[in-house]
Amino acid sequence: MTLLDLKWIRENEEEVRLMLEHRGANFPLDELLKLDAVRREKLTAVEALKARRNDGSKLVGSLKREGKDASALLDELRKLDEEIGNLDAEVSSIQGKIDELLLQIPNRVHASVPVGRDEEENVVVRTWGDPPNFDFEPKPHWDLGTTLDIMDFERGVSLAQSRFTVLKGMGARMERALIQFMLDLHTTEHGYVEIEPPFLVNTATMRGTGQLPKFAEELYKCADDDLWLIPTAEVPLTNMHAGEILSEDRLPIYYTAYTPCFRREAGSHGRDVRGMLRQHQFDKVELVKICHPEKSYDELERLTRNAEKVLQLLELPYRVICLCSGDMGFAASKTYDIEVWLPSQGKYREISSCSNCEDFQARRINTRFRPRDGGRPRFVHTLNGSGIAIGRCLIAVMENYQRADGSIAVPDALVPYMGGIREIGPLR
RNA sequence: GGUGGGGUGGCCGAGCAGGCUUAAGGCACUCGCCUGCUAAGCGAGUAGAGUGGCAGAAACCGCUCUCGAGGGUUCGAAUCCCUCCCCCACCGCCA
Repeated sequence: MTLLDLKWIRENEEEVRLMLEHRGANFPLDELLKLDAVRREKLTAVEALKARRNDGSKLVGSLKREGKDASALLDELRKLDEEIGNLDAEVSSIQGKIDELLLQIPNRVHASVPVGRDEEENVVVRTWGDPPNFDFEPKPHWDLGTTLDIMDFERGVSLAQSRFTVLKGMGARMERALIQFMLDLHTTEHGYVEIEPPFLVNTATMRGTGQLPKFAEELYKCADDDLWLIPTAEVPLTNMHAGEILSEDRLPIYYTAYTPCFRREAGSHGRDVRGMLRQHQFDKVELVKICHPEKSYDELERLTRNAEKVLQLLELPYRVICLCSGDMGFAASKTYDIEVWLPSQGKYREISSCSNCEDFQARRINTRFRPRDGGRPRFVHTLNGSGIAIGRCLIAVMENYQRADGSIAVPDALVPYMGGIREIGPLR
């Protein structure tokens, strides 16, 4: 990992302080700055000694070649070596502490983000469609799914745990149809390249997008291998060009992928326990962009619209909100959440989250581009968004398209993907 | 899992009995010269990161580090030793 961001922090101390305050984050900035000062002081000292050693070593070489005695010089160099060893150890110990701290500092907040403490202060940006009017009491998806025998919550639990669900028959079919529908839309209409990434990634990859080290308790880890189950396809997609210097002509890069996502939901005990709104395993189609730093906020608007398009084509009412500074994720500089209408709850629930991470992840994974006019490589900006969460979309379709008799109409856009089936009724 | 061969700059590829290598040479690219145009030819240049010189930025100059990763030996490591990762070939196992 590069430490360029440290230089920026050093030079923009007050901005960092303000950001931490707006996020409500607890971070020992003074300690970091002090460590940085000490590190640079020691580094300068040890580098001067190394320069002397290098000169001396060369001299030894030429003395020996001429057959002269070099023992006095060798004694001196041996002493130098010891000093260097000690100082080096100090520097790397300080460096280790700095690296640890740097991994825990959240991303900067974009100027357009509302300052606020928690989700109460998020701002509604726009609303699309109208919640349907039912002349009967709309049922929650778990009732619909159980009655139609397309969702089996009990067997999900018996096979695995709570927060696992078995989809069956037309339920499984619609899950698959939604995946196909969304991938087709994003690849053919929106210009994304379809990727099928690994569903397990190593620690370095997990660290690159910011899941580690702070959020290890949210992840499933393999006991015998350095592998973690991905909590979102954002992780493998954003890491695709880790360590690379791309030519500017390759930007922007758009990737989309369908993957299952695995989350321990460690901090969510008791929330959304019924139904399949909050699962340990869920399907998602993800959108990722890797782009030029000056274009990233335009790209964020477009990416959000790309996700919204899914709901528009499915004719599901939704709204877009802009998260306030205190409610944003660790890696994001700006985030729009898309919330879909759920009739059984009478409210909007998150179905997509679209973020611009600016260069936060790019620094961690070291993805840069070489500017067209030459010059030093610069960090790219990375963006990600759900395009969209499949399980929650299935729920939204079921609840919004339910009829009085408990059957479910298939949205027109989905009919071709359902083999022409227009409604899901009770199994005969 | 076993055996053997590898991992060097944007790419190819030498170096691997430790010190005249500040990583040879080639390709590609950039600039200049030459030239009706193009090609060829000639000349020069072309990695990244950290840090210092400046109050700061750019430019420039210096130093340190980087030859898959991390340790070790040594005054000195691309070169020797150890561990790990990855690639290739064959064998075993396997959807």
